[in-house]
Amino acid sequence: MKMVDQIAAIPLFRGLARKQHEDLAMILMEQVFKRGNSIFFDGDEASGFYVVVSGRVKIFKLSPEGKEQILHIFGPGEPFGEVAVFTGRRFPANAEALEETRVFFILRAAFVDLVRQDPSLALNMLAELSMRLRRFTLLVENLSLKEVPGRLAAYLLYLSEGKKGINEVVLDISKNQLASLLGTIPETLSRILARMTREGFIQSSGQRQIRLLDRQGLEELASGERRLA
Amino acid sequence: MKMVDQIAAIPLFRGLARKQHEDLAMILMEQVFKRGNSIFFDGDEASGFYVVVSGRVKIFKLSPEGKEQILHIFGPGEPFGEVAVFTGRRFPANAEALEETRVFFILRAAFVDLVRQDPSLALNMLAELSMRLRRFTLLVENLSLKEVPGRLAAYLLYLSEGKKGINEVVLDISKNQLASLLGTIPETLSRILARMTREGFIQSSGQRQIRLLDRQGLEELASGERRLA
DNA sequence: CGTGGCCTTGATAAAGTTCAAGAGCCGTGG
DNA sequence: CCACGGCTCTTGAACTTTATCAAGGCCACG
Repeated sequence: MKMVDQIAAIPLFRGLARKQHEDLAMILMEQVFKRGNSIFFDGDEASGFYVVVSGRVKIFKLSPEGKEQILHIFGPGEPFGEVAVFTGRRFPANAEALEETRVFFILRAAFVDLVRQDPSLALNMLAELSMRLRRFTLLVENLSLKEVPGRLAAYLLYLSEGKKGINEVVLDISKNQLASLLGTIPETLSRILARMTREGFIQSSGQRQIRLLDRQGLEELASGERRLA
Repeated sequence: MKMVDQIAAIPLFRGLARKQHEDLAMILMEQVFKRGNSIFFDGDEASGFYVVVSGRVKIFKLSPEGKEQILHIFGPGEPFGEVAVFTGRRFPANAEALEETRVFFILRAAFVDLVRQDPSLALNMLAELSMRLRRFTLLVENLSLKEVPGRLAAYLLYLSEGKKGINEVVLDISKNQLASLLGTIPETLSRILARMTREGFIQSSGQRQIRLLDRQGLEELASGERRLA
């Protein structure tokens, strides 16, 4: 695919004039990262930001003892690292490729110029950051107000969203990574999956396939109305 | 003070032309809330957003069992509720006045028009939202990767920031509210303050005065290098 | 066929919450 | 001016949830 078309396909750049897409094509650079490679580190100086073209990227924090908390997982079309464009100049967390990943890198100054020129780009970015804040609100709510079974139930329901009738979900990340996303450790996650299975909420086949046997029950777990025995 | 001057004093509106400040003065409405009054609820339809003129506002989530997690506390000059302007149309959390509070309320459509016209307003808002995301990153890090003593130590150091030489901090909120901000409950906070006192990190006089006796030690607690006995 | 990553399970320990009771403080109204 | 009621804060004991440490199974890949 031609680069301009790839750019036009990115939601952040939707509604821009062809001319602007061409400008972007001039100022951005393409990079490829292999699975497990770091894209940037918490505290690094940021000279620009990224957009995922293909593959997936996790954004995460590390504790001194090495525990990891995943903040986001971004896929194709999603920007990351933009926070450092508008404040602080340093990345507030780490970024690493979860699989072979292609990204566009866009220099700060060039991008800010574009934002200044084009209100719809500004509004797109505002929408993106607002969405991000909304998700963070949920993450904080989960971490602080729900126990691990509730967080897991919420995640399973989230995975099955929009799939009416189909109660089979496929985890899109390893259980280790899922534990880190849910703010716990693999052992705890494993035990809770076992309990949910024992109590008839779910049934799993293979490492990543989970059948939701009791959606309603899961919703009650997620909202805190019910708890595991 | 005249309204236009009050508007000009708000960081979000810095760099705008006088004309724009006058436009804003036309479209915004002033409201007053008493201590403890709700400004909006999680899930409410949002027709606009707010800026604190005087007083303070807490933004928080509630669990079904009634536990509260404070997400932000905003003071004079700070906008809140903007997330609903750019996505989703509903407020993602609750807002309540911590004391007698005056706010400006700005309608969504009018504000979006202004953003469209003025790139520097857009950039100011982008900076604001980015800062907000950065703070959330810290909040998640604290909740997930630090234990309560570490969070408390970090908060005390935060309060004393910029005050070189002065090791006396004054809590700006009640201990109940502080517990909610740190993602715990008053009992736990109370116990940890007692332990910190016993171990010589701090000393308190009155309900809200705390003297930091061992800044270095607190920093080690905050970063996880050290733990309470 | 062996090695390493991922996942599971058990025993133990730590951190935090819940429940209960009581002390201190403040503003209101008698 | 004092007493009452309410709120905040503290402390103790029991309990719950989660993490830690240790070991073993499974599977894919070289």
